[in-house]
Amino acid sequence: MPARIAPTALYQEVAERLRQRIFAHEITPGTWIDEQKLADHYGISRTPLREALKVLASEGLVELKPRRGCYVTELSPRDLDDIFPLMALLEGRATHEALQKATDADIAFLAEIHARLEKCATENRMTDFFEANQEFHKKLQELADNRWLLSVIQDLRKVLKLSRLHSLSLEGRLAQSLLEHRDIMAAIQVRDISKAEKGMYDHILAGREALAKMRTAPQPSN
Amino acid sequence: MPARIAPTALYQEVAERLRQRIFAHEITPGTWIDEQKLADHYGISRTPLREALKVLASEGLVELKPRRGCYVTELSPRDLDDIFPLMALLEGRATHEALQKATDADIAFLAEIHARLEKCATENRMTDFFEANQEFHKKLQELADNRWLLSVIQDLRKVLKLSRLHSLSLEGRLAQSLLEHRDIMAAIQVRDISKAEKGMYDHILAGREALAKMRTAPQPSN
DNA sequence: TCGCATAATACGTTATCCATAATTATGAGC
DNA sequence: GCTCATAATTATGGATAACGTATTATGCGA
Repeated sequence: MPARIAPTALYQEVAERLRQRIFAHEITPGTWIDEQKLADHYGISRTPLREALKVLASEGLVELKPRRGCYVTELSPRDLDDIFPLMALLEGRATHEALQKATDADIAFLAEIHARLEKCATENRMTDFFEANQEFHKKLQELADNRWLLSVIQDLRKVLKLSRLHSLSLEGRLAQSLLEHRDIMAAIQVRDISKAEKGMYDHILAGREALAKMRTAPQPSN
Repeated sequence: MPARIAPTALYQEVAERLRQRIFAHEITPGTWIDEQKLADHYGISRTPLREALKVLASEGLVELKPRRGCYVTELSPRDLDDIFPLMALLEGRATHEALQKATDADIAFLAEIHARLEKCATENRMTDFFEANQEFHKKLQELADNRWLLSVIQDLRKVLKLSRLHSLSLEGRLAQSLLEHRDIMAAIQVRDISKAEKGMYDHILAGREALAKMRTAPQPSN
């Protein structure tokens, strides 16, 4: 008895599970997805699975090659170079729109999250820092209250998760990341929109550069 | 005997046909899509149709309400206000990246298209102007050579097509649009990236404003 | 070893059926 | 006559089996 609260369709649930497996690199980029086998594995028929794959395909997580099946998307360094500036632009814009609409209470709430960020950094609690960081960005996007902007950002964020390096990139630059966040938060507090926007833009781009630097040392796959 | 070169899947073809029908407002926003009826109409089974609908849903052209069926997306003025600045940002960025990568030959080719634009404007040939305009934007995006940026722009462009006013917006401001294009082209010719980017940004936003103004007069639906 | 015919595999699609949820119609009770 | 609960209807979401066909793998002969 699943006793689901949310009666989401099966294909959506399967899509979500696949997403998680792809993000966790349980299914590595480039690998072929056997429809029948996967359907059997989940104990479902091919129909909802195929629908789920179409959803993932439009998110860019997998690629559907006609008559040749479904493959998990592989991100090249080139793709990262293409995506990061785009993300920087979009997250910058989200910050812009968020600050336009934010009440003082909203800003206070952001400050709260930022305080947690500071605390986690001091205590060197990586996981919590990571989480608070995500929450900060998420809250900003929520304040921007632009569903189109939001969906674009979220889609690209999903794609970035294909790169296993991504989540690691923060670790090496926790201190630096904190400084950048501090700048952004300061700009937000004085409601300097363009400064906050630029701060976010630079913050995201810095993430890309950190990632580029570590590409020589920890080579994950062959 | 279709003798297709590209053996696109049926669900893709159906998706494309539906797109065209939605763009042409043959199926108006808000209307419910009867799966069985549509499948019968195209002489296909429900399976590929449902897959097609999932693709359209992730493009934002239709909305899938769980257990309640599929509805063509309705754009509110609010949505337009959300999307246009985003498009402006993205097309601006595309112009930026295009100009970074463009050879002199590429710029010459853009100039050619622009010349056609000028000519069509002088002769007041609306349809051709419209087409050349599209080609100009398309060429820029192609030069940007960033598949992620491209796909985001194209998706949003599709969504904008839901608004029947959109294509009309050019008509009323053909002269103004030409002037803006002239500015952009000039910046491109001297390779002034930031000026070209800003020119494109303003150009798109001007489209939104023109559209807002005409909303009082030609009210299409109730 | 290479080229080509054959077999195997799996995708894309059809058709049919079913359970469930949403909608509408119906009818009892006040 | 109106409200509310129940029943009938309808459509979605999913399962299953089957089939044509394009792709890939295999094997045979030259």
